[in-house]
Amino acid sequence: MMSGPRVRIAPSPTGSFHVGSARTALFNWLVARQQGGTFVLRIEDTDAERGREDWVAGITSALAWLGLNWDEGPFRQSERGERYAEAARRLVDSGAAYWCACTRAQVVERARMAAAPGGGGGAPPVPAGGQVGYDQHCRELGLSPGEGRALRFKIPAEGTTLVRDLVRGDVSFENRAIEDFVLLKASGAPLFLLANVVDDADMGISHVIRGEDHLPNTPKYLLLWRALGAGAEPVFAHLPMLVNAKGQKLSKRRDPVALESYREQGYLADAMVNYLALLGWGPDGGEEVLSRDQLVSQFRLESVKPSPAFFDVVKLRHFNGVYIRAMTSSEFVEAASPWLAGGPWPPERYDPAVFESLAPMVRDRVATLAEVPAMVDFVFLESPVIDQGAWSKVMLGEREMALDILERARAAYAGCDWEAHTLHQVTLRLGEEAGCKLRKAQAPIRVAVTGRDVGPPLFESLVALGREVTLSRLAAAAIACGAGSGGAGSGGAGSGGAGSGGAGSGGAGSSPAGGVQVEATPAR
RNA sequence: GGCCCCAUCGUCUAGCGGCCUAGGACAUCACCCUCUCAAGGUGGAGGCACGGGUUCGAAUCCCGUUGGGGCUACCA
Repeated sequence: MMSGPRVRIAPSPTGSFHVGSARTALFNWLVARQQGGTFVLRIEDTDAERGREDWVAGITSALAWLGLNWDEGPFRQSERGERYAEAARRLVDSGAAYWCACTRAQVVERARMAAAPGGGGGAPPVPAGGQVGYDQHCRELGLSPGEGRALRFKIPAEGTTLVRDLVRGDVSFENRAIEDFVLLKASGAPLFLLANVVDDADMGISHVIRGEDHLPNTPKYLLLWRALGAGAEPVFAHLPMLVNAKGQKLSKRRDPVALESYREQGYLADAMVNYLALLGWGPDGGEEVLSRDQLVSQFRLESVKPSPAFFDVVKLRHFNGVYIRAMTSSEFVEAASPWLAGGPWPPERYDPAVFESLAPMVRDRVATLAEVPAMVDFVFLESPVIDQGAWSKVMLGEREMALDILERARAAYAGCDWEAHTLHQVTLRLGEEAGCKLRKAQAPIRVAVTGRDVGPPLFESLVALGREVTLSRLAAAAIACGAGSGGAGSGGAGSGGAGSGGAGSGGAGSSPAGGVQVEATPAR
């Protein structure tokens, strides 16, 4: 009875979930979903020293966030010690493994002696320049198990081991270049390969889809698999590494690889999944923006490219913007709510209804959810955060004009209908009277009211803000501008907030791209 | 050092012997649209690492060179 492929993601809980692991998980998941297979989650926590419980939770929550649901597991290697011990016994009994009493120091020392001028020929399997492989010292000693003795796998002295890989084709390895690796530590604890192979065999894994860094392990995997008599061998697919701008494998130490941090920066799971799918694989048609269903139906393991792929946050960001813009207004409001809850304004000043009125316009202007607060902070802060660059350019660069516009706006806005279309018309007219186009006329008003020269459409913003606050901010800006100094700091540019009496702490907001802001509130 | 992998615009890729004066996407530049910023539209610049073969014909096949990367633990 044939059933679909059985694949797995087998992360080790030694740190936050890595984007590379996410990509591997995704490719496995796609294969499973596409062919009615089974996606197994296995936690490789054999190393008690390093494993941490939080990291396990991090793995499951990351997969859940991405929507890569698993069908079986999570299995824990730490709970399967019996299986590894049993496999080890069989290997000893069949002569496929032997006990070794060598310490690392002894192995290194012997290698040094052998390398020395006088130390003649008998070349160990992996002679060495810098790195030292095991010299098979205990291989034929017939040692019995005991204190300080590790169990090693006996690699065949002759022949080659062929790895058939869906991505790379056939790759062959000379057996004599493979060292007798350790299966069981002296403590009795199983090591990666033993646990990995035993589990894959026990769990009936049919396709081993993992990072290319595992390719050199594969001949050992195969030899072990055969020694265990595990049956039909799995098919391999070694995915290209995800690299940084310098072409190096993404590393926890030097690169931003924590999936969680992308989530916190306001990247969407769907966008991440879509982008990740494009690393090492390309869709048939030209269209790169693909839904999960489309990815599932179009993905082909056979067409994965073998060369490394640069994890480009800039392109990820573009995809994120596409996915954000594709949301309905209410979806956007919901998705943005965590970022709004943590906005730079006092919680009591936040009004969801006001945000909703601006939501569609904000949604079309951000590429990540983390950019949302800076788009609307002016409405919820008592006084706007003044962007110095914008202030100098608009208010100081053309002071006469700015003061004129501000004055005219105060007068015109005092009596007109407080509605976007009307404000648009009124501002257009006031600009004409001042001798400038709307483009020019809206600038000082925008900076006076929002503190910035970028943001949602002005007139809708004014409506959201309300007439009173708008008028007082225009007045305050006129004073600050007339006083001649920069908007912030001196002059009381931010005496705005007519509404609430309490001088809320208008905490410093997150910065929009390219501008130094100064908190406009005179005192805290 | 040894073993292994990789090589098309800056980046991700399409291309699997002639359809290629190499296509798309991101980024970039210009213009258009426009109340700012985005988004959108139009256009531009930009690539087959190098050298040998094989072939009537090579980005595509083979070999070499160079360059990059991975592994080389009683980590995973």
